[in-house]
Amino acid sequence: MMRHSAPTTAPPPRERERRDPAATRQALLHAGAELFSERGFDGVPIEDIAQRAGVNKALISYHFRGKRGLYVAILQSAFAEMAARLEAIEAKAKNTRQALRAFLEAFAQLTRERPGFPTLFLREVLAGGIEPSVLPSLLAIIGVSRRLAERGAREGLFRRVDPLLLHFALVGSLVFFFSTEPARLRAAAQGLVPFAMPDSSAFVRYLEEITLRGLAPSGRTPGVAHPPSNRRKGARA
Amino acid sequence: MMRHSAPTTAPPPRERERRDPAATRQALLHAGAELFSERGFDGVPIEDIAQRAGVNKALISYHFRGKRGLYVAILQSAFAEMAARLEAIEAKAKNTRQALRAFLEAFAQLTRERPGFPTLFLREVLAGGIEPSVLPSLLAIIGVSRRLAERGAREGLFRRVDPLLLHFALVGSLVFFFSTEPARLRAAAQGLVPFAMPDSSAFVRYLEEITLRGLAPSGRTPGVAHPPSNRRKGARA
DNA sequence: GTCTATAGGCTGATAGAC
DNA sequence: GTCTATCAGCCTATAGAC
Repeated sequence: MMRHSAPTTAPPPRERERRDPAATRQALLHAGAELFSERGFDGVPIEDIAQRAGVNKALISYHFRGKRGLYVAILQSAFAEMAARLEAIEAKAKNTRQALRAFLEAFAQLTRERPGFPTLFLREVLAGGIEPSVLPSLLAIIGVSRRLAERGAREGLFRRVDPLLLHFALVGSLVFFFSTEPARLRAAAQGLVPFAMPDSSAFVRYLEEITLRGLAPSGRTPGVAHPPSNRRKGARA
Repeated sequence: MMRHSAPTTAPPPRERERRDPAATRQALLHAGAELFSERGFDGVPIEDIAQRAGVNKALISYHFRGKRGLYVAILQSAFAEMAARLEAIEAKAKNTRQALRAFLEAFAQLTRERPGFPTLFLREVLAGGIEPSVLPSLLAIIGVSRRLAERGAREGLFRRVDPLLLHFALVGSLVFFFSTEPARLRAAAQGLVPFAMPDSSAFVRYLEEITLRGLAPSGRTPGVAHPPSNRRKGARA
């Protein structure tokens, strides 16, 4: 997609199609994201990335100044995209309940589009030394869930809690669930597991429900029904 | 600890103290657990492990048939210990509320004793191809939290939910929280983060509370007070 | 059981042709 | 911008002395 430098005459005679430099970069970013998320930074030889991207491995050094540079570029784009999506959701949601639901579903959605992201995310936080260049995005993501908690308290949907607790509980279980999903599916497919694994939409619904009920102001048990339930301040204990 | 082959005469003249083979194995397991959890399997040269353990790197091959063998041995012991603890808790708890609290605190406790375990756990699940030899322990751990959900429903503390959803929500956020704690503390110490990070006991309490409230049978809002609250079967909706 | 020395494989980077 | 060829460094494993 998006090739703009095709020569006016015949298509290039090489066996593999000629591409934009931009397309090359893009292919490397994409292939790298997949492989790094599967095997971690140290587990991936640069040659494998080049091969999956369909380009020569020397191009990694040319375009990204080496393996580490490619990795950082991938991280930055992943974190930035996640932060941007969540912030967009926050701005669009009319109330906390909607914001919570959209927040949860954004994770599921992003996972569908880029299966490697949650794992990439997790691996990086695990590594301990967080890449300085992704810190702004990371703080932005934390900011969204913090404000979710604060907004919920303001609107009377939640009682007051440390917003960071909400953040870690939500994001932690989301990231864990989605980044381990491939392993679960594989294990289930091989018949290694003696029970049915929950699917992602059930999990998202569960998190939503438990958050709404778990954080409801005392004495109020909120309906979690999907119809836009008449919203009033709720009875007291 | 536990050295049984000390010679009858003078202590050995070597510069470093002579040790049991068992002590050597133990030192390697311990050093390996720390390093693998910090940097992942591929990120750790065998020499670093030997050095931290204070033994020669060739001993890794001798005792564990190579790097991979050491890694698997570490995984097995970590998973087995976790499973054993959780099962012990389950057997000892008098009711679901106690079991839940003990379950959560076991994670915090184990983290204090062996800081690398949650990360090791997470890295392994992330890798996708779960080591067959740890599968039994993994299933045992899942079994404990499954039965926690079932027991809670039986005792009227929880409403019915898919036990696996409870499992993933609890274990996911626990493992995430604890395995990222070192990174968080480091970031906070460097002043990179503009807010106070929650400590682990607050997080554990939050999870307990949100689970109790979130799963309470409809119409019942359980007190989460710590005094051993008079326990009756609980009112219905 | 432990250590030293070394072999052999693989990896990331780059010089230089195209 | 892209590719080929090459190289130096590191890493695991092991043979053999102690």
